[in-house]
Amino acid sequence: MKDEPVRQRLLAEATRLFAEHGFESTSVQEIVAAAGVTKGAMYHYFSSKDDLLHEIYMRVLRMQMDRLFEIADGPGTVQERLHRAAADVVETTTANLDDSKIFFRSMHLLAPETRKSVRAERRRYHERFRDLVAEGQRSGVFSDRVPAELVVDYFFGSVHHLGTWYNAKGPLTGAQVGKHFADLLLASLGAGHVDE
Amino acid sequence: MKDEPVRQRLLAEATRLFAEHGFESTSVQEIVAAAGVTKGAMYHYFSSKDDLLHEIYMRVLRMQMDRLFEIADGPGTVQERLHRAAADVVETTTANLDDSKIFFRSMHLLAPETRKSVRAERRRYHERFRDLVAEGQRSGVFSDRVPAELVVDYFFGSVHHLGTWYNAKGPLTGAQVGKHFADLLLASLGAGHVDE
Amino acid sequence: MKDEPVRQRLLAEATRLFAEHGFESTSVQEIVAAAGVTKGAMYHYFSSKDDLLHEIYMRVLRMQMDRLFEIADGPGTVQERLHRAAADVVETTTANLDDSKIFFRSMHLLAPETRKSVRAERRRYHERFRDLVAEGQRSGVFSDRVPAELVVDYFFGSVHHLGTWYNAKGPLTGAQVGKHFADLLLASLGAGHVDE
Amino acid sequence: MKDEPVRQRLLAEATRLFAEHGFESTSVQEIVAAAGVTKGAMYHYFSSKDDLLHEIYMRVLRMQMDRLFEIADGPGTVQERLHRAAADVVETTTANLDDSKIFFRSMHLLAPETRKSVRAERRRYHERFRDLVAEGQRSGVFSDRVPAELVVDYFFGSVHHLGTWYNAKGPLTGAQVGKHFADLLLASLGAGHVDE
DNA sequence: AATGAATGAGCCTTCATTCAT
DNA sequence: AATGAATGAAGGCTCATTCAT
Repeated sequence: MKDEPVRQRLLAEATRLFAEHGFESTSVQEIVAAAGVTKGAMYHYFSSKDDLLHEIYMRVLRMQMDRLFEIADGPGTVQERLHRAAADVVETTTANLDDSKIFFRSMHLLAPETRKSVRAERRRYHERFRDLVAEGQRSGVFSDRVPAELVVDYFFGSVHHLGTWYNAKGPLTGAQVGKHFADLLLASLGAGHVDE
Repeated sequence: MKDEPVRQRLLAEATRLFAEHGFESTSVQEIVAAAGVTKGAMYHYFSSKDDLLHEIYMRVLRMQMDRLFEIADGPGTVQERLHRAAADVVETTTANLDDSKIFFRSMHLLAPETRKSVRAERRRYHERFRDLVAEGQRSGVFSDRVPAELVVDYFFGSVHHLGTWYNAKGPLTGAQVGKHFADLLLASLGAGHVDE
Repeated sequence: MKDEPVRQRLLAEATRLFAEHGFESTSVQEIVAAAGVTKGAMYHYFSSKDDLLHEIYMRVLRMQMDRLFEIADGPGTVQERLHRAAADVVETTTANLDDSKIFFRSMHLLAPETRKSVRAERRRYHERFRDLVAEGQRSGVFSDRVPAELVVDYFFGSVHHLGTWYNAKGPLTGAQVGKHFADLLLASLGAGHVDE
Repeated sequence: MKDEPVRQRLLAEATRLFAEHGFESTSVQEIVAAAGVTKGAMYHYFSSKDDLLHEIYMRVLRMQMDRLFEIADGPGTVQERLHRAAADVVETTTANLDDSKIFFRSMHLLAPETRKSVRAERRRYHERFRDLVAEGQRSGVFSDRVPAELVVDYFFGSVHHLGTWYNAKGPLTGAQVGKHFADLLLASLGAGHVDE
């Protein structure tokens, strides 16, 4: 770890500490101590403590967007693509649980402008997912009894809360939880079982 | 509002402010100013800022427990009771959205001991709900493809995240969202439509 | 103890607590709790926390003055009277160790005026004792190599510090320490042994 | 004074103020104002207000120990060494009267652990001094009518109370008081006059 | 004689940030 | 690229005291 560039180390330690104690309960001093550098070094790479948080958000957003668009625009029936996207976001979330904990716990701490841009990005993500649901509803393979919009809020609530209970050392792998959650989603849309 | 006893006013204002800016970003000074008293008054009724948070948690827990047990132990088929309990927790949550925002965002700020007791209480709640699902699975009216435990985590993730998107001034009432969420839950368990 | 009048109980508990934790580290709340009453009661009998301290000083001064004058003006040779006065102040001090601890540790906390009056009273005490020494020096039974003034400061330093080491449960009674101290004083003045 | 390093200036001003008003009546604000820096600077060098007090104690202990051991283990008859040690501690005390005032007035404010270590060090000091007295008693040059232990408590009481009456601007120098006190001590032990 | 809610000033401490080096 | 001394604002909390009852 001592070989990693300082910037990466700072980001990694900040992520770990923010997830563990929360952004506000983590002091810059603790972060630089964990990374084995001094404050000056941190302020050389990041303009502020908020900037650190901002970078973490950007990293998460970028990755999630990339994966969703690749799957949603990829091959397969709409059932297959929705199942795959749902399972994937769950697995990715369990693999980066610290990011997830921070994401939904610290939104209110972002600078207003940053928060706005994060929300906009998040909105795009949400809409792409919703479009997948709507596509299936239009084509009749999904029930449209519940609005697509609400279905997505329903599903992502479940995903976002993985951080509060999922444990990598528990009985289920992230992939298993992903499959189950995707099954539940598809079932709630009245779709037959999808084999992935 | 000036008529309410000081203690209630403090609790109400603290709840509002914690939900809006987060616990750590809300100063005691802001709370007492909003309640129209001085710091000394607050420390007369509460032993610390943490105590204020603790009281909010207790209030939420008490109410949710009461409602769930009343419904779960009440009359009706298991489908009806699960649907009713699910819809009710959603409606209650939308009606006390500030409490909900605080609950899942500030757990890590509670004193270790308090956190433990909150978790234990929360666990009892979770288990009662899970037993309802398991009851239906055993009697064959619910699919048991997904473990009851996981179904409950899945559903409550959705409930807990209402705070991030639900808006009382939006197009849907809390009762409507409750019905939709309960429908989705029952559908994902393969249960036929339940009329409530 | 519950029978003692409230005023006495407050004074007794305050003395004990001031001696144990210091005046400034003892809160009015602690005192009234120890005495089993509420703040209002304390402010009924004493005008302030300072007043409590002031009363303790007055009580000590009164007692010490009475005893010294009675002995110094009493019968016996000057050696006998000095020995008796010295042994007595030591014994009295060990018997009221809390008072002594407070006396020399909290002088700087008295209101300027009170401090002045305590100092004046203390001065009278000191002078009566010094006169006893000087009387012996003039009559030749005591060495006058060291000024009487300094001898008294020397001796009372020893007395005042009993509070830092004397322990009622230790091997020596207050009377024994008193005899030893008086012996040392007389010896340092070159006086032969005095049997008391 | 502006040239002295900040740390030294803080320690010097704290010593002066603690001696004058007492530890608890001196605010950190007063200390930093007197030293011409801000609070942050103080907390850069000291971990707390208590730490400041602790440092003062350590400084005093170190100096007194060094001096006593040098004299006690040095050349000369036991009378000469005891007289020299006694006179020296008096002179050192008058030269650092603020330290002395703080020492015996604030012991009860030290953290329990610190207090314990200060007491232990103080005990070592006391014992070295007592051994000097005992040495003279064994060899017959000092009277053993009063236990060595008690003689030391007697003498150090006098020393410790210099802070309550000695005034550098008064008629006697510290060295003069030292000689008188040493004379009184030796005389009370029945030793003939020692010329130093 | 005694209560207890409420005040208001002050205290110790933390912390993100800056800046000369 | 990095240090570490220093700042200044703010924060949570304590406490002696008052006052209506």
